[in-house]
Amino acid sequence: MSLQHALLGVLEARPMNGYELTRFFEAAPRWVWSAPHSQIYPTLRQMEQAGLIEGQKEIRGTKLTRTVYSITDRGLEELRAWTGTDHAAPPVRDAFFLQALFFDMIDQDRAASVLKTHLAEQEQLIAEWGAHRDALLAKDTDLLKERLKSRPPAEHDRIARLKAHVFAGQIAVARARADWARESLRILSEDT
Amino acid sequence: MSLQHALLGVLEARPMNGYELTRFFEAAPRWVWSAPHSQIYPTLRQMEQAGLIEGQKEIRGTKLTRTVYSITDRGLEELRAWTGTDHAAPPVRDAFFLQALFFDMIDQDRAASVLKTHLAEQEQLIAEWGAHRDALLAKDTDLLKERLKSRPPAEHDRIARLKAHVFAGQIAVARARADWARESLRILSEDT
DNA sequence: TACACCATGTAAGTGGTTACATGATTGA
DNA sequence: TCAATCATGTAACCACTTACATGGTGTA
Repeated sequence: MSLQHALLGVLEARPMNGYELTRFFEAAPRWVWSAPHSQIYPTLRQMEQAGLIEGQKEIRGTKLTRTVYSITDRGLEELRAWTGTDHAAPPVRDAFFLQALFFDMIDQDRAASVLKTHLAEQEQLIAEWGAHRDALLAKDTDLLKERLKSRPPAEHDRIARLKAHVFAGQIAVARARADWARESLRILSEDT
Repeated sequence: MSLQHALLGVLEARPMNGYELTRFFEAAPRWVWSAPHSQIYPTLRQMEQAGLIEGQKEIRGTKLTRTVYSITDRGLEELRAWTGTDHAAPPVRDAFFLQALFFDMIDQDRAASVLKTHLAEQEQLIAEWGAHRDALLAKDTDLLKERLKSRPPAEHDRIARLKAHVFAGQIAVARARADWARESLRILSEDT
């Protein structure tokens, strides 16, 4: 159900069509949820049926149509309710740590290469999320600016800080993984 | 495909039937992968067809049959190949951080309650993984003892340390999340 | 003899992946 | 006029969830 809430969360900032939302969710990282357009379009139609969002058909040029969706009051309510509810932790299922569990069965070189790739990926994420976090703190992202338009100016700082803080959380997790990978590389080579 | 490799990884220690494997994977946390029995039994049959494992039918009492699976050479090879391969990082999809992104839209009390629940869950995980890690270091888990029987004694320490280290990784991630949740609680109350 | 545990299944449904498919518009 | 981008879809497949279903065995 989370894709629906992720979509609601973006549409809360401003109305968008499927294509814009797709750019958001397909650009994989730099955010907290990802999804391909093949999942987004049907979900949007479902959500409209459920009354969470409202679609407005528009025409660009002479034939190309697009449907711009905006969040409804019911959608806002649903987003708030979901955000304020405790959800059971998802089952543990981490392919990378699973892989690492069997490092004793393979060459050190191979294991080291897997670790280095993971390390690079995590550092990439840290950099991207870091940039996004800074942009949020400076209130310098398209979406945040839109969002703040409908909030009292006195709250702008607080909102920006809260949003930025979420990315600090993702960064903290990625850093823990990166540090662990670095330590693992040390342990592997020590044993030689 | 990871469930298959998780199963191979357990069967590498010793042959087991579906029920035993289920106890392993359904007891949710305390390990790195989880799956219900409804997924495990069909997967085992698939893996047998693929030649990764071999089933041996046994009879307990007069009628109750069980199939004990053991890993084959092909299975071992597959596990080693998978373990030594770089796999693309899974798409970012973290429901908890998604929820946190919208904390500015709800009451501080509600947000704090969600954070506290998450904190408790993470601390639970840290405790369980910590216990498992200690047991591994002491070479005092059923599975590890079985596993070590087929390895040269000179390697026992190294293997135990590597396995334990994986749980240290999971703990590090959980701790990062717990610390972040604690910090978030501080930030929320500061703003009051 | 009743209860906890052993043992294994099926089936419907959901969320996500991957691939295929089509066509319009804009700007260099 | 060509390429990049805009815009939206369908369909097959896979992993996982949830619920339903059945019956045997050991022991208190």
